[in-house]
Amino acid sequence: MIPNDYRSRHCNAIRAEHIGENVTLCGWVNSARDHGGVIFIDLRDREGLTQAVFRPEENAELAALSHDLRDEDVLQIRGRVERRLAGTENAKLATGEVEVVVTECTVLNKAEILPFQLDRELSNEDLRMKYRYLDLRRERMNRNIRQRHKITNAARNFLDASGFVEVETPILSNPTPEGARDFLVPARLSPGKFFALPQAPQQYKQLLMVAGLERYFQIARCFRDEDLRADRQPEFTQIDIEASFVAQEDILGLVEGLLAAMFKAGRGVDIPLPFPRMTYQEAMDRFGSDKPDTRFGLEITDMADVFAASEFKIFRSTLENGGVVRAINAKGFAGITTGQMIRLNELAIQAGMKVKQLAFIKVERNAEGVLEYKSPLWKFFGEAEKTTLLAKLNVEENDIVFFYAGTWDEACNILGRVRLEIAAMQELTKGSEALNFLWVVDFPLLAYSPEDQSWVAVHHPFTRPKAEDMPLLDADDYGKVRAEAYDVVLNGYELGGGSIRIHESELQAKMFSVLGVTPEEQQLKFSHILEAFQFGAPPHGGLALGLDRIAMLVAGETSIREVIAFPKNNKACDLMTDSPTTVDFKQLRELYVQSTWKDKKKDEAAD
RNA sequence: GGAGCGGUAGCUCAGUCGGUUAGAGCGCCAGCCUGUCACGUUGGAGGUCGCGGGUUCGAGCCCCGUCCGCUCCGCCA
Repeated sequence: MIPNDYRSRHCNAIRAEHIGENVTLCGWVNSARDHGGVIFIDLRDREGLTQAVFRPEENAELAALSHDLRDEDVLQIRGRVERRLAGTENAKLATGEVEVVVTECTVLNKAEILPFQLDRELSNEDLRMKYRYLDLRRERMNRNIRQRHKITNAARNFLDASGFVEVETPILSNPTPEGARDFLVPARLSPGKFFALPQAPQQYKQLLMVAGLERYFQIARCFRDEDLRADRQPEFTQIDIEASFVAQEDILGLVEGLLAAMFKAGRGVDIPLPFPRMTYQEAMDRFGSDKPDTRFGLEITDMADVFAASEFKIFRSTLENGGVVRAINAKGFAGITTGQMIRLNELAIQAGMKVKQLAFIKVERNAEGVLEYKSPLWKFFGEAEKTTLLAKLNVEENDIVFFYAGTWDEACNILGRVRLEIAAMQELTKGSEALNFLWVVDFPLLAYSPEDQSWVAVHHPFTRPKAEDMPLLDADDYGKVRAEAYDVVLNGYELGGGSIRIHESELQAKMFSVLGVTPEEQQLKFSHILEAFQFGAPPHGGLALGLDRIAMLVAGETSIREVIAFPKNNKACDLMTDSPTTVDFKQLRELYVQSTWKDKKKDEAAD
């Protein structure tokens, strides 16, 4: 801290070496302990606490005045640093060896009683958000926000040192053809037209590569008008990166170094490099998710070889018809409660399970000390397949095995979800400090959308197909084409993703065609990028990291709201400023905008 | 759009089977207290049990509706 006329030191800087020094401190009354005679005030500023003591025998007038000090009053005190009386030191405080004997005290501002106590956790989210500035005054929030700064700063420094140039791209830009819903901004000077807030600076950063910048980054605010979650806000921050003359390997290495720097700065830990890698196919097969949480096992096991010739018709016929039979062994979870079982089945049904309950085998020892296999399907299995399945799944006493038979997609989705729920029920990650980073690579380029009756980009339309899969693309075998795309995952959270891009105009046009974008539409919406690619676009690729999620995981929080100063609630509202809000008709008229929204209740009342 | 959980004092929560005047801790107010640090101590104030309707002799508790918050699904290239 730089001393000024307000203060000479901050409240956490007073130590035994300052005994005898006259200091001036500013801050808030953290607590006041009035003993009738002597009065103690813990004065708090951003950095910490110092005990200030008012003694009647030193200054009766001042001591009398100090009786009226209340929590969160803002003070400036002057005084003499003294060693605390023997036996009254406070080991819990960094400044606990000393105290400031106050000789002068100015109340810079009195505080009303706060709507909540800052030194206690509160669960009332409305109240926290309404008084967010007080919520942020709490130690935990203050720490989170400052930790976020450290992380961001580390990222900037790392990228700068790696030769990356920070460039700001427009906030007022065009709607995104595919992807999330856009926030729209009416363009007054172009009546009837609209800007959109960027979902990501994707096209701009590619054009910066065409511009020859070679290495770009941006701490970029992005906007998506979709429903919120604990890890999703309508406006969020990405560390957006793009580089020219690079292959996937270069980006992966760069991002590993970047994340290591961020976690070092934020949490002081050294992340082991390089991160493990897994193909999309393997992630789906083993974990039923493209962002697997590898902090626990509960892996999905393929049972095709066990049941290929089974007498149990349902399993055999599923396999014969090209489906899969897969299982999860939940070790030691045979004691699952009825409620938990119901919950799992509801979840599986929601995830697309066609039957009413998951098939299972529960292994428990009965009163006679004999192992029992409680299961609705045990009796259908042959002796040989019983033996192989128990061995394959390493089934032991107190285990419960869940089965699913169906399509590969269903099995991944359902068992992936069941896996996470069982882990939650068993509290497998409780108290864990593990940071399981993981690259998921070789994503599919395209996925068929039955809803749209067309192929859609799994990542985005600018993603490069793998060179060795180009023949598949040319043969219109779209579902099998893999992309030069990659995601970085931490403990089951997608931290970011990216790809090597298409830099050839023809290939980009072909990609648009596959996605059902007509040549006319391509000219209308993408002529700038198709044209740019004709003027010497270098090979390039990049990635974007979700800064909010990273800050959340560094801070050990479970919601990105805890690391965003002024977040939105579930309904995308800010309860502090009461935003969004209605606007005057006049303001709308200037923009040639009219709302068609009608209040249902008011309508009914009018009828 | 759907599902789940929650809403009781300023805050955090308890409230049994539907039954007397709805409780506790913290905070707040007042008194006492010269070494505390979650100070102590004595006393006090503070309630539209989210809102509306219903069942009942009687509802914080049961039913219906609705609002708000959180979590999840859908959605999020």
